[in-house]
Amino acid sequence: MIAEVIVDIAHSDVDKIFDYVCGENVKAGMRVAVPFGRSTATGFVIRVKETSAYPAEKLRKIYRAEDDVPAINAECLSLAEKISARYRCPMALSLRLFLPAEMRKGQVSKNFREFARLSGELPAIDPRARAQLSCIAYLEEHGETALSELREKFSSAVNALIKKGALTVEKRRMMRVPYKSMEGEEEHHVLTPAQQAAVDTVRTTDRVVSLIHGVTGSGKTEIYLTLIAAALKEGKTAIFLVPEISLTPQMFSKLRARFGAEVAILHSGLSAGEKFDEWERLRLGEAKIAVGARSAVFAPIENIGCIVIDEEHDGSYSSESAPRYNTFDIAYLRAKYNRCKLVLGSATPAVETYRRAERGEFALITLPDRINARPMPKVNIVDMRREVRRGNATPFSSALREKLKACLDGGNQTILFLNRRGYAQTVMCRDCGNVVKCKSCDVALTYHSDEDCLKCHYCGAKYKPLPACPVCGGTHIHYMGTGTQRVVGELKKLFPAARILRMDVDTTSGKEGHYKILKQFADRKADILVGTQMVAKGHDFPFVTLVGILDADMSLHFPDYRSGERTFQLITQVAGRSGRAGAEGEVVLQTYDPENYILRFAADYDYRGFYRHEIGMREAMMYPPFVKVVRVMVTGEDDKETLAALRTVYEKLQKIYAAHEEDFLFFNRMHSPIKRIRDKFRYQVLMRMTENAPLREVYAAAEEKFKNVLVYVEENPSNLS
DNA sequence: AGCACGCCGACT
DNA sequence: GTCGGCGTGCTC
Repeated sequence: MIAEVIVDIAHSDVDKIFDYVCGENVKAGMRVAVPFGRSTATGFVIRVKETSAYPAEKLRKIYRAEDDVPAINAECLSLAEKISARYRCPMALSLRLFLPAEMRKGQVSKNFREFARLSGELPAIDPRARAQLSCIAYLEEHGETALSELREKFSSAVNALIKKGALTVEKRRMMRVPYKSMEGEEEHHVLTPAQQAAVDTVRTTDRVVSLIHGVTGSGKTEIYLTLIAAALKEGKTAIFLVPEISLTPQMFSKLRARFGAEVAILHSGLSAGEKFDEWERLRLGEAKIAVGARSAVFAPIENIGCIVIDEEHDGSYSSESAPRYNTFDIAYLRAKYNRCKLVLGSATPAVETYRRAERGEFALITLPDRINARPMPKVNIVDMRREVRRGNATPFSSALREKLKACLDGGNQTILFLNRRGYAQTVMCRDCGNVVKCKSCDVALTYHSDEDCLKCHYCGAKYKPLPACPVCGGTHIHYMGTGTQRVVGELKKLFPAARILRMDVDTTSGKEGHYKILKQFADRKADILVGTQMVAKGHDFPFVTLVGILDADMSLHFPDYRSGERTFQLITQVAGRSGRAGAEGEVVLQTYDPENYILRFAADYDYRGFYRHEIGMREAMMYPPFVKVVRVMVTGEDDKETLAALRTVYEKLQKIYAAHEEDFLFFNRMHSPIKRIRDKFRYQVLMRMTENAPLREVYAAAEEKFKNVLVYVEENPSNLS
């Protein structure tokens, strides 16, 4: 037999099929070890065939199969081909998506455990061998038992019995099941009429995709779980995708309680072994539901009955490295292949998604009410310009201060949200205006008071704060802008007795970092939680009655067509943290632009109003979803080489542009907004184009290889730095 | 990705 | 004269 093999080397030179002679045991989708040039490579078998067009004398033999069951099923093999074609990446890269990363490099091991049971025929045992007799008696009573447990109880008698053939020992694969202790009580699930109607719509619509637009607390999760349970009941499998940040222990226990061992959790917090075993349980059909962040869309399962993407608008669903796939696109392909439904859910759908639903491409399900019929917390917009005029230089308006005090006095909790970490955003010399920047990036440094250092938020480099300006020697160093650390400092001054927790990338190191902080807060070990957008998602805090949004303007004035959308989403999310169970909640939204329509719609929880306004603006300005923003990035360590590469790529792109000028609304090359990150210079060709523009040709133009320069294409990139 | 082959500069 | 720089090309 001949195996068509893609070697697991991500390089365009070897991105083609190599034929190898193989045995009958080799099947499509298996990983194999093959001789490759003078060395050995791993490869993926794409197809098995009878004959090869390659000269027979040059064909070599596969060394061995690495799997006994194919690692990649037929659907996933064809999906990998589509991904490579769509995103123009080597097959090796798209195939890797379907395996746990740990499986390729750091050897993951299978765990085995030995079990002993009584053999059919018992030989005569010396009546003086009391341990042996009691061991047999134990097995007669308890049946099959782990060998290690028997050895503990009956020590050497066990070996003696094995030697006599009295015991049969069997080695069995043991799966490491993470969060096993979380199997809780299964609650009784009764759907509200609205939830039931949503479930019915998803199941009966002729559309593949349904969008559930449901306000915070409208019970979307219960709808997902019901749909997943229905798929299982039909003997099918399911994929449940959530943003990485939502994979909380609470979420796991909920799933475990409902579905037990049928759930496999694919989470970055798991150990390599656990992740591998969860993946294996899916591949072998032991588990039927794959839960995880975006990479779980590649779960090794067949016969999918339902795919769910929760918090559909979340940015983490787009891959940031090659292949830059979009989770929705992959999920849609899988849904089509499996003829199953794809469900998107969000309280604040992406404008593009909502438009597709509104136009009838997706079924649209709206859940306007919260399950407990509690109103959404009232949002008070506070004009910070007035505060400044009144001489208030602190990050807190007087309204927020009063409400904070009342909240603390009432024994309730507060969340303060601020999208800047560190102490002060920029460090500027007042004598010459010099702003201290990172050596490797074109980025201003942020002062961190707890470590007394300047940090680069792009590469993580740390610097000692200088007593004098390195440019002019001036000593009037000014720390501008407020970060989470400064807010905590100011809070301590205002409320010395309050217990304050800070949550941002600096305090959530380690895999479990942010769960620890969230748990402390949930357990009421603190009164105030100060944090960046991390605090916006995840947990329910029943005792939070006040949420303060300190700098709503920050994300609003981000130079990006999506800044309004993101601000709306952020405010809605953070506001939703207030007033969950007990008392009614309140939100204070501080801004220097109180008339801004985004903030107004957010304060009124008016998604439709926001959407109408936003879509009108996007159409007028010709931004997505009416056009596609495409960026070709050119980066390299040497400025001249990078610039030369940019020119070459630009010239090619220009030819495409010249031939299809009517399909382009914008076409230009420039420095990236951040000129250098991690020692790499960044140039870009920015384009806005219609659906008719030849996107494939753009990808082709960006395919050229340069020695020290990397070129890649991004579609509707989520950040334009 | 590796690794060999191959053609030009500074050394024992 | 040789050792070795890394540009180019190949791997079923």
